[in-house]
Amino acid sequence: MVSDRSLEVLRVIVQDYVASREPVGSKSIVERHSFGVSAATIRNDMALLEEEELIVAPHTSSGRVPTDKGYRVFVDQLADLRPLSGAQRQAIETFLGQSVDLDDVLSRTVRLLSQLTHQVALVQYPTLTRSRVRHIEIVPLGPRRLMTVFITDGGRVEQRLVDVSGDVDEEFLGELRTRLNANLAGLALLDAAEKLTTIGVHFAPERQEVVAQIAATLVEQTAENRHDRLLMAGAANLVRTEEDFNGSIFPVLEAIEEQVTLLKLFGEVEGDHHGVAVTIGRENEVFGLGQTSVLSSGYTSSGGGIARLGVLGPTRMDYSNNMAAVRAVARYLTRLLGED
Amino acid sequence: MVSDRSLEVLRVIVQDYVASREPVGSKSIVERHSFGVSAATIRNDMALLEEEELIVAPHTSSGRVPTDKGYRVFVDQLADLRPLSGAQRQAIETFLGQSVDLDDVLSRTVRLLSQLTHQVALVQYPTLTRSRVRHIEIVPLGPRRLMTVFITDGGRVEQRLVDVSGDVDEEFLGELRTRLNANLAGLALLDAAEKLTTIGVHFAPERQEVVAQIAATLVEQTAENRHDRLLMAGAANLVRTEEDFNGSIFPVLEAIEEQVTLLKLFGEVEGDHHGVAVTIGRENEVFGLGQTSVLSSGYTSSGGGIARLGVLGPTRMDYSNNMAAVRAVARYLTRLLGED
DNA sequence: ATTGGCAGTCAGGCTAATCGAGTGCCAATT
DNA sequence: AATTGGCACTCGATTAGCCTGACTGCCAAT
Repeated sequence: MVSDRSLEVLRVIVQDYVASREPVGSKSIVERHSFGVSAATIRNDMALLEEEELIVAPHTSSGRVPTDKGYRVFVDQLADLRPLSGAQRQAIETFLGQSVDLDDVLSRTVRLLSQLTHQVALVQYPTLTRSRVRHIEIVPLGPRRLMTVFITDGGRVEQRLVDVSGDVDEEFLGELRTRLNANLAGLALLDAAEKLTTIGVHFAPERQEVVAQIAATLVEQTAENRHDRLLMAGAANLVRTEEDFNGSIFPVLEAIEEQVTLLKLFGEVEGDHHGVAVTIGRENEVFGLGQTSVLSSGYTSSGGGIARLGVLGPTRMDYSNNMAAVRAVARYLTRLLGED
Repeated sequence: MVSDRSLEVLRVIVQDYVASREPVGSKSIVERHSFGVSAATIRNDMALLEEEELIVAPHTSSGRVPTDKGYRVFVDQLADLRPLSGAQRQAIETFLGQSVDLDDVLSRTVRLLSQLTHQVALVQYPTLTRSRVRHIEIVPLGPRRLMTVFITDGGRVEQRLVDVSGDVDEEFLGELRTRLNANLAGLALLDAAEKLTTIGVHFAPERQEVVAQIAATLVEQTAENRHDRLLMAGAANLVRTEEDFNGSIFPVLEAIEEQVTLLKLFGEVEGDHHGVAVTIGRENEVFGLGQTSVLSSGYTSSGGGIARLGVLGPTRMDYSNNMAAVRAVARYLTRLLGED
């Protein structure tokens, strides 16, 4: 059985190892912490922890380092989520407060998060699910090429190129534009999509095909929730912690440049939408990130959009501080985007 | 004086060093290339090149590597811009051809360029200078918070949050929206900005302040040319070439995450807008990129937008291939965006 | 101008020796 | 049963010394 003191030993092993990157031995533990017992006793505890596979000795005769499982126990049972320092809170407010639009907010958020944690930060764009159609614009770019622009009442803007099979003149476009806006403005996205399928009936037969093509694009845009985009910042931090990755950070950098990977990662997180979810080491193996941990939390925006943000770094990271930062930023962002 | 053969020697030194990352010695030169002279002769030539500071010996008794100046001469006089392989051309067409909007085009472009060159790729968003106003939308987000959306005939979309000092009702917004579009649609951005300063006269005195605030935001948006944004891809390639950076790539990664730095870098490039500009090593010192080379070329889009794209990597890179790739992609992109 | 020969230099790699942090185990103690 | 001090042992990391091999620079000969 793992005693209380053993767990305390695990805690200090995690803390010291995170701080120093050196395997920690029984002697240094009794030196740096007041357990009131001798090194030999600590050794016995460590033997227990090793049996439980919470720590491991990299070499026959050297200190111990936490295993993935050890970090897991630390995160679940031992990490104290101390609130951020005043300076940090201050930084969040002043840095995010001056944003001018959604892109700006998210771009500031991701940079902020990376600075607070000294890790790679990720912010996912929120979904549009509950938004309504505000305005639809159609812009001719060429004889048979248009751009459709889709504005929601949440202030989100979607644009899309569309090549059509027939010529379009300005008069026709004007009518289409008017009709689209008259029929769709104010509708929820799902309803708008449905209505779009019948928009063709108002036009002459020879226009049907073109109208159908445009309508199809707009339908795509209502479905397009931008859930497939995210921002990243702080890749340089990976280099700083390069030694924590067995050899090369190349596969890690490659994996995180592939947005699809990260989106899947965010997508598979389960449990509490708020609150900070943590996946550790091999738990991320399938994403090619078997040596990294990911901390993430959900946030919401006024349009009903939900998404995640978080940080990614070596399993050897300061979980307490980083979890607190992720939580604080997610909360602040929710507050900022909910103001309406 | 630097003879013709000496220059040839410089060329093979650059080529061999780029290929092998080993300082190249006189013996290996005569082995691998048919100069028809002996190693001792090559040594004499190398002594000349060293005197001109085109090459340097890292250690007293070892082969030579090119200096920044050596690369410069290579790029200016010796690099043969062989056209891309068929497969590469094919890749450009198929990969960029399926883009759906500007964001998509540029995001594909930057990834493509990074794959073609195995370096970090950069693509700057084009300016709007010659565009005209297509449509202006104003979306209420809260009692005193609006979003302005600005659509140009080039299909560009600009959005901006604005907090106003007085309440706005939907009726007023409707009028403002109508008036803005009636007055501004079709105008060049500069003219629109001018007209915006007088838009207030149509409204009741108590509305003046709010209208002025909105107008000011729109004026900003006309000036906002998005010239301050760029995309990056292929950071993982920096790690691959880490050994080419004296020690750590950390400062490099830091510098390139700071978009402002890169934009300045692009901004200072002079000379031919088309054609490939190259800055080498210490020429980039002021940007914290003293150990990297940057290849870039301008491209244009139908709206009259101009911008640059390029790649960044260690001075030890395959200039011939990369310059060809940058040129080809810039040309293709110009063609793609010019289609209107 | 070119060449072959030769002495000199020095980085990198290899081996051996040493050091020391840390462990596991055991008998003694509380 | 838990804790402790002692002790032999292990093994990674560091250091020093040696050797090798790839080059160069120079010089005299062609």
